[in-house]
Amino acid sequence: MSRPQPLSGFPELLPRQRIVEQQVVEHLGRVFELHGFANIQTRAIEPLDQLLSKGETSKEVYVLRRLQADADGGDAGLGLHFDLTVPFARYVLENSGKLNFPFRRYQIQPCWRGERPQEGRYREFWQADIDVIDQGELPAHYEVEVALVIADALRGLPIPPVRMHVNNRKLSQGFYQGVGIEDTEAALRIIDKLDKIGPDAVAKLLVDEVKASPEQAEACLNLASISASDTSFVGDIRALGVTNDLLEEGLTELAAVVEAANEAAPGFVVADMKIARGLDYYTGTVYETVMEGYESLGSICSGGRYDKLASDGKNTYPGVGLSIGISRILVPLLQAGKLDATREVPTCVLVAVANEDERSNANALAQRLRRRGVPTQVSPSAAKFGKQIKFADKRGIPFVLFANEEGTQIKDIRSGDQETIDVDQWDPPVQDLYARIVTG
RNA sequence: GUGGGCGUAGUUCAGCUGGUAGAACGCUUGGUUGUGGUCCAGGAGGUCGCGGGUUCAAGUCCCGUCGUUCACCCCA
Repeated sequence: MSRPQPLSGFPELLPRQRIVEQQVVEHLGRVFELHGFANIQTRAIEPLDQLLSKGETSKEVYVLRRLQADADGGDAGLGLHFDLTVPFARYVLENSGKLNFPFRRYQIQPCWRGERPQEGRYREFWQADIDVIDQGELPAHYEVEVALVIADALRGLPIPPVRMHVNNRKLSQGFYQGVGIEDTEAALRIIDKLDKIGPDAVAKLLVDEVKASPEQAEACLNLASISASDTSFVGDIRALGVTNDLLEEGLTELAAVVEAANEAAPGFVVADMKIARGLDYYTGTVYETVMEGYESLGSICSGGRYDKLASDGKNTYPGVGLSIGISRILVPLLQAGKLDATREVPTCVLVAVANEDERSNANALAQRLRRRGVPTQVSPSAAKFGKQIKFADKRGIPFVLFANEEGTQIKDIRSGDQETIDVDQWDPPVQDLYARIVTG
């Protein structure tokens, strides 16, 4: 067993798959920047106490320790970040004096969680995260805006259709208060399991764990069953006859998000009262996004509003943001062959070498193409031309350039067409200049 | 962490109730005297995950171990 085995949960891509990932990341960054989000990077590690205070997920934090650290000496208490929101909140507090608010940023980096891997769940994975964070108060319209940025970003990708399910925690918790349930946080976590375990099991959990009466449990399930792609859910919820101030606040906020989103990106957002989110720092709007045909992956893009995540005691910095699970989307699609690249190298032209004495001429030709922006490489050996063409073919390089006393000829190896060209004039068709993503 | 499936060639897999290892694809050489892909003929490549046990004999049965995968948990 001398050949290394892959490490479960740490996916590594082959060159042609990486080309797909690279272009997806570039696309996302471009869209985020079109919407005025600035890019930042944060370090891979955070102090453990920072990570551990933010909910259940933190139990899966990878801890960092120097090999040389003495056995008895306490380690520094560092861990790899498990998302990009918590590091961002820390970054905002640390740099609050140097940032201008409202601050909008995007971040595309790997995250680590020590969970058992599964399809769409990895121990090292990439997230693309956008957030808007303000000082003191965060206007509600940002809850619409971040959703629309994501709509723009995801709809521009060659992936199956996606739909964003939105809820508001005030709405749910206000409703639970209104029916007389005390531990509304716990009720939320239980309702979040509805899709997985079904209504009967949820009702039982509500009765057992938050001491709900069967009637209260049924009211919660009635609420959770409501969903709509327009603001009609408001009427449906009012019809349940529960009154509560927090509920009203949530209704107003959610209605605003759904209405504005429908106007700007019809069909993208649906109000769904069973969305709750496991992370406990969310305080208002919460989002989950599913990809058509890949519902079993769970949410491929989630987030929400957090009013108290970033606070230094004096100032609080409420924010709202969403994270796209790049690995969760891409790795399954790549493995299923639904996404691929047109070639596995950036090279557009391979310059053939007739014999080794001609190599410097071939290098010079290649350099002339490169100067004009055409990715070019020179054949590794002066093998038979058939072999050199095969070299290009196996990598998906579309063109081979031949040179002799009479001039230079370019061959499109897909069609077999070959023509005499001037290397200082010739351009490949735009679609062949760079590798492209193709869907299968 | 708990429970189930699976580890055989580069890859995907076959190998019956135990009898000293097979296919397809890929790779490679030639047919093709410097232009690939098709076709034809040849070739290389495996300590059957690892360790132990049962047996005259183990890829096959048993135990352990490691890896992997699925479900639970949780989430991107």
